[in-house]
Amino acid sequence: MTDALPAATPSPTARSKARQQREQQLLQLAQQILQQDGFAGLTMDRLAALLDVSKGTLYNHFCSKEDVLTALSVDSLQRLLLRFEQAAAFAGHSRERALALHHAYSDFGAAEPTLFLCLLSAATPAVAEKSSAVRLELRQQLEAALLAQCQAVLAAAVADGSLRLPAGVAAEQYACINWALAFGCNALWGAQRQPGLFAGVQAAEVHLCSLNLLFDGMGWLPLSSDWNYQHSWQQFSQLSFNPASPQPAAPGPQHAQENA
Amino acid sequence: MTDALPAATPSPTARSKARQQREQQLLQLAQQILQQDGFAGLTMDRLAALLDVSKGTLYNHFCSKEDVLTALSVDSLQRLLLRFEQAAAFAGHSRERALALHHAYSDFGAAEPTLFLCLLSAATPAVAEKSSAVRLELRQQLEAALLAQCQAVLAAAVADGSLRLPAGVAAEQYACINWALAFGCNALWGAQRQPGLFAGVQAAEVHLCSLNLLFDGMGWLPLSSDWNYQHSWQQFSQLSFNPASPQPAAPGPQHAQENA
DNA sequence: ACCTAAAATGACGATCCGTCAATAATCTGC
DNA sequence: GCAGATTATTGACGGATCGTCATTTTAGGT
Repeated sequence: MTDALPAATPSPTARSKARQQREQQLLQLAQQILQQDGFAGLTMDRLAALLDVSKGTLYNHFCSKEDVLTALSVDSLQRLLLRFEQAAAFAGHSRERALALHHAYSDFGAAEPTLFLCLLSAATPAVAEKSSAVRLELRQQLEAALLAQCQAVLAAAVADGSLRLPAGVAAEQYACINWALAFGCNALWGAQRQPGLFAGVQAAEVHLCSLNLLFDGMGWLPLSSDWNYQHSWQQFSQLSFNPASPQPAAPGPQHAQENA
Repeated sequence: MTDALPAATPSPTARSKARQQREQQLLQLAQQILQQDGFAGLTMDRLAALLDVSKGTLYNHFCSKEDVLTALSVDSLQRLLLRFEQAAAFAGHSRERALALHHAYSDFGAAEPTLFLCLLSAATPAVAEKSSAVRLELRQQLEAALLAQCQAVLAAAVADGSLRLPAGVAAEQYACINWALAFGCNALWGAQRQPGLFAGVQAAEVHLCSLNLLFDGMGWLPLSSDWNYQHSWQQFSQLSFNPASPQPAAPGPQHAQENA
């Protein structure tokens, strides 16, 4: 797909600031349309009209309609990263911090179902095929950053002796497993399928249960028989993400590597 | 969405037989288009032209373009169910049979990446929103049947004493956890994201590893320290699904694809 | 051989995407 | 301040595709 982002601006002039501000408005509005009228209700004309902007201006920000979805997914990942950073700083032992990461993910899916669906949709080839290369790369970088947070917790656990890796298994593999399980849980209990399948199965309950099983299988100390992780989980909910600073700085568009 | 399926025909007359046959042709062709030209290449006009059929006829089978995707996902689930039934009949202990189910899922994703992506896409609201209610219900029934297979294996394991459920935990919850992990693994290592994230991490390796951890965490005997599950996994690959009869219920003249 | 109900046709209206030449706004150097 | 240059904005337009419907064709029943 062609590139709609006109070269990452190195010096944040007033112009590019206004640009970013408008882009944030557009994304916020797009999200609003999505959760009001569903995916079918999101059209470029409507998005433009709602912000009193011409359609051509839209295409200065996004190279296609699908690019808007990818942009929303990037925005979601940025918010998720903030939550992850906060969760990784939880004052507790390593297994609790890992649990805190999972909680952050799960809580995000519950708090922002629309954005989580964007995350899913943006992984669909129909969307990725028509998104700008720069944005796709940005998404990948954010995913890598998130995964790095997971690996950091694992590495700390290995370092302090509460987790032992079997021979021939890297921390990266464990991180992948965690990611897959979390992704699966959130996708299956996301906003979608209100009635269907898995009805009568409490999401949070199963989520914590599955993590206890997995971590016990890893031999991650303290085992679930020796620690009340349900209590930890509830703690996370209480001191849950405080949305005081939704956009802490927005320090430039990550300087996205000058398109190739 | 309105209903495009004109009342389930109770008596399979020649007419309804021809109908189903044509529908199979359409689905097969749609799949072919998908894997050749991606999701963007699938248009109703093109699908109609490729089978020398008018567009109106298409809409006798599918109520929308998205309905075609849902139909493909239903077809995928039917194939998956066949694999599950075969896997559940594996001659081994219960934990091996559970592993066989996971292998069937994983192998299907690897063998039919296009169909697996359909499964993902059809779960997207943009698709579900515009699919026929009958087909959506059919999909849900198939999912329920698949989940029932998982629960059956779990129940058998509990019955023969190789698995003990903690107090207050139903077999259904364990089935959900399995499903979530399998879904996550397959989605993250599906056809998508060739380069990105998780590169350098072998899919099958991680998949088996994660299952060993999870099942060990469940205390499902024999533990991975007492049994060579890698060997079991390879066995599944060998006697893997034999595609001798792709459409078992295809009576009458073969009449396969006349058009090129 | 005729009648009737179901299926197929393909032209048509409508929607929406993405573009582009013309216009307006903003910045820069003097 | 001002003139020229650079960048952003506009909105009408072409093109593609979706889904419909009145009409025609086919096939089962007697």
